[in-house]
Amino acid sequence: MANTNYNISNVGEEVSLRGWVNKKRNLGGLIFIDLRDRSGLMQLIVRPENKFYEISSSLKNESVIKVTGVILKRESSNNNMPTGEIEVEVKNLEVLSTSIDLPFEITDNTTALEDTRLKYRYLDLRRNELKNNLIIRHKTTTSIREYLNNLDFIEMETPILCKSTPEGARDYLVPSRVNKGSFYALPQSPQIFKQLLMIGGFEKYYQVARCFRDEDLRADRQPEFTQIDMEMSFVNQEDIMNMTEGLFKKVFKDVIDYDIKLPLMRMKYVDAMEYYGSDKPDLRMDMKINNITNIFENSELMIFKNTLESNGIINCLVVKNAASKFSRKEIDKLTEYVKTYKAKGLAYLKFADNTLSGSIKGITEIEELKKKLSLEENDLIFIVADKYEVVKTSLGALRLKIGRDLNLINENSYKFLWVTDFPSFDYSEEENRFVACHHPFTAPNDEDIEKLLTDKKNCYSKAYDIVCNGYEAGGGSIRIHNEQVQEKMFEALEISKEDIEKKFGFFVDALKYGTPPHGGIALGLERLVMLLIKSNNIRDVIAFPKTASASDLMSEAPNYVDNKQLKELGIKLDN
RNA sequence: GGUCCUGUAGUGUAGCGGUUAUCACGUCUGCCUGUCACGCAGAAGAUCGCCAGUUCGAACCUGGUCGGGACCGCCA
Repeated sequence: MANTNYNISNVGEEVSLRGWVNKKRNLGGLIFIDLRDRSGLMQLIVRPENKFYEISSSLKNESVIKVTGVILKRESSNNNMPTGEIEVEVKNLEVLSTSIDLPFEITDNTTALEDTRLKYRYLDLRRNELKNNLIIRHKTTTSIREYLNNLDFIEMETPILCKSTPEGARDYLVPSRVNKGSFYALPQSPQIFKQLLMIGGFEKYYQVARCFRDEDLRADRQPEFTQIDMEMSFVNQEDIMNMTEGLFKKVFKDVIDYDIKLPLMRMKYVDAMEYYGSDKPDLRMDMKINNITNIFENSELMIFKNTLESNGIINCLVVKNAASKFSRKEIDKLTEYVKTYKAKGLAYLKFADNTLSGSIKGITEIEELKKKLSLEENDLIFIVADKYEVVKTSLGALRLKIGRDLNLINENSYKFLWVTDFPSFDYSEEENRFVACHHPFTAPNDEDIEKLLTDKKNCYSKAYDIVCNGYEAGGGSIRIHNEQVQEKMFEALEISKEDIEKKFGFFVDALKYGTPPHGGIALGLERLVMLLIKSNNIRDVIAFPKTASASDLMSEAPNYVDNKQLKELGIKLDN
């Protein structure tokens, strides 16, 4: 039985417990030991006359022991712990293993920095914080499995050793020994396989799927991560969104007892960009981006004039009652901040004491501006003039930064929404062509199919992301189930016939054998757990995570391998 | 690929051109019979990430390198 299964009602019972020595307090004549197991702590007491007194006094923290004893009511209870009213008087004690000195203290408020804790991750896992996070993760997957099983989904596994796909993220490659010179790729997602399962007739599939992407990391991005991957046949976009909403509702209820109100809000991609400068807007704050291009149509100000001449736009954020909250120096810092998003500068205006100050206080359009933005005393406005993408993304980022800096974000709320109607294509400056915004199997909106080759910029697709508090919690789409449309899509992406045949030939063939209309969604499990525990560090929800440079400080992976291994694989390093 | 921050006993920190390298926790020793952040007294423990340079003198300044973190690019 676990420590915390006992309480005051069990006084007098003889029990057998095992666990780690969390802390020992030797009062000279009396020894208290906090015994820790997964469930929590139980205080053990050893008196001087006890034959285990000597061995108890020499116990070191984190040794593993097994005791039997009798539950007593404490002489002085501790209301801060669940078992604080009782203790166990030791009758027998066996040391199962000992611990050497620890690299850091295993306490809830540890001071050890993350790199130290990552090196000894197995010790860090003993701390309540990390342990609880991972138990939340378990409860999350359990809740999801219950939900999907009840809806008649079938859990299936798809290969980890796959074929490299040309589109999308960089693949992790695995050399083949049997077929020297050729490589497997680890899956970025089970996308093609789950679609093939629909063609294979399973109708409703899910997988707790490990995925791999060889791209640079972020605070919310690891090279390997887990997706709750789902696919359904004979469904439309509404069906999948409804199914997903039910899933979120159940998970938030089961895991943290939070009630999500359905249905969730929906927003088209173009509106999310227009008003929030992001395809994953954080709606915990109201502030929106305002388009004030018209007001400055005839502006003599060079920055505005030049912007308008090159078809750019002028947008602003209004920060209510904040003019006195930002010094010139702080505004300079914000200017530097927006520059990381390619904005060339940040203009600002302050309305205080009935006068106007700021970098462009000389403008003549004040009255129109005041009227359009309903400006009031002590408001502060930030303006960016540039091309559309730069204006939106920089102001979108600035919006979030100001929200955090001024505490405008309600940390206790969850704001969900669907972002829908993503563009079918993004223009890639690097590759000088249009690439799939989502992935090349995403179905275009019906009215846009005919524009796939002629008007790529205005093609939108049956793709949807579920967004919560500024995180993309999941994304999916209705897939192309018609082989001609699929080929047209590949053509639009300028993938050569030869490449289509080589990379996707088997898939295009499969589409020809009676493909049900289908679609699906994948939820980022780590992002979901991060939301549930209110963390912004993905390493907090992974048992053995990697550092920002994709290495494991504990096992020191990746690492060099023997020449013998390389030779078997037919690989020669060029250094 | 780029920008910024960071590295000092086991852990976390102070020090920012000359110190016996600060403090706390932990560890060790002794004392202590109701603690739960137990208490008290004492002790040990640091090639200041690594290499080079500047300087009479470097933990401190400069350059490089290695490790950690955040962000931009990237992440269909």
